[in-house]
Amino acid sequence: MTKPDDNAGVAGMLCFSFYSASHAFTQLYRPLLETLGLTYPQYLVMVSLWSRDGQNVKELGKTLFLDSSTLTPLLKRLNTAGLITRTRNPQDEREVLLHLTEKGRALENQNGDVMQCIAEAAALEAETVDALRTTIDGLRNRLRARTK
Amino acid sequence: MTKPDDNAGVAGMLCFSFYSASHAFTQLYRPLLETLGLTYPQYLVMVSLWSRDGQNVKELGKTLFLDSSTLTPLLKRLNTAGLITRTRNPQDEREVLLHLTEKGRALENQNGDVMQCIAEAAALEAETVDALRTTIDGLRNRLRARTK
DNA sequence: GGCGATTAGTTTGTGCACAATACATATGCG
DNA sequence: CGCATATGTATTGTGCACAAACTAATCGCC
Repeated sequence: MTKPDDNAGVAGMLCFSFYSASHAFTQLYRPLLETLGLTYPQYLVMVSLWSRDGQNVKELGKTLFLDSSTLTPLLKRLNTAGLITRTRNPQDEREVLLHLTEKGRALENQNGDVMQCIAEAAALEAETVDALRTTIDGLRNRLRARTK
Repeated sequence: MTKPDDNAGVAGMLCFSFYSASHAFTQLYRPLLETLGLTYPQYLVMVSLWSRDGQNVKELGKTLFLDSSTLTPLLKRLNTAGLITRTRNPQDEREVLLHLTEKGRALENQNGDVMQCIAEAAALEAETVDALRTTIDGLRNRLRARTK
C-alpha cells in the first residue's frame, strides 16, 4: 500500500488519493461557498458553530484538528465579515468564546443548497457514504495516534 | 450525505473525513520526510520524477492536479536543494523539462522506509487499500468532472 | 499569599494552493 | 509572410496549515 515503486508513481499511493480527493472537494465547494462569501475552512468553522454556538477556540480546534495559529487569523476574518463575535470568557480570561451573529446564523439557511450540490456530484448512496466515512475516520484516527 | 444539519457538525460530513484524513497523512509524513529534507508536496513531485524522469511542468501538474503557480516555486526550491534541474526544451522553448540530479535519484533509496512506516500506521490489508483507492479515485474523478 | 508550571491564544516565518494576470514561444490561417 | 490565437510558465495577491516562540491568565503546591 501507498507504494510508489510499483512504477505507478503517485497514482498508486493511498495518501495521494486522499490528497487529491480532498482538493477536489474544496474545488467543488469553492464556487458554491463564494456566493456565501466563505472559503472552505471558514465554512467548516461555520458548520461547527451552527451545530454548537458559543464554544471556544480550543474546542473548535479539537473538532477540526486545527490549532489556534491557523484558527486565529481565520476567525478574525469571520469577525471582520460580521459573521461571528470573539469575546474573552469572563470566568477564564484565557479563553476566547465564539458566537454567531444574526448574519452568521442566517447563513445556515443557504446551506441546504450547498449540501445538495455536493451530494449530487458525489453520486453515492447514503449507506455507501456512511461506510466510507467510518472507514476513513478510523484510518485518520490510526494515523493521528502514530503522529503524536 | 455530507449533511451538517443532522446536528453532528463537521463530523457527519464526508468532505471533512477527506479533509482531516489528508491532513493526518501529511502530519504523519512530516517527520519522516524531514529527514529527507522534503515537504509532502515536494515528496509527491519526487515520486513522480522517480517514476518518470524528464517530464515537463504541464505533465507533472496533470498527474498531481496542480497548476504551474503552485509548482513553479516548489520546483525552484527542489532545484535550490540540488535535487532536480529545470531546463527549457530546445524543441519548444515554452516547456520546462524536469530532470533528477544524482542526489535526487539517490533519495529514492530511503523511500522504502518511509513507505513502510506509513503502511504500518494505516494498518490495512493490501486488498482493502486497493478497494479504498479505487472508490476514492472514482469519487475524486466525479467531483472533478462537476468542477470544470 | 506567592511562585513555578500549565493552559489558551497570538505572532512570526515558511511553504502550499489557487485565481488572476502577464509574458514569451509556438501554431494556424488568411 | 504576418498576425491572431493558443499554449506553457511565471508572477502577484490572498488565505490556509503548521512549527516555534511569545504573552497573559490560571492552577498547583508549599
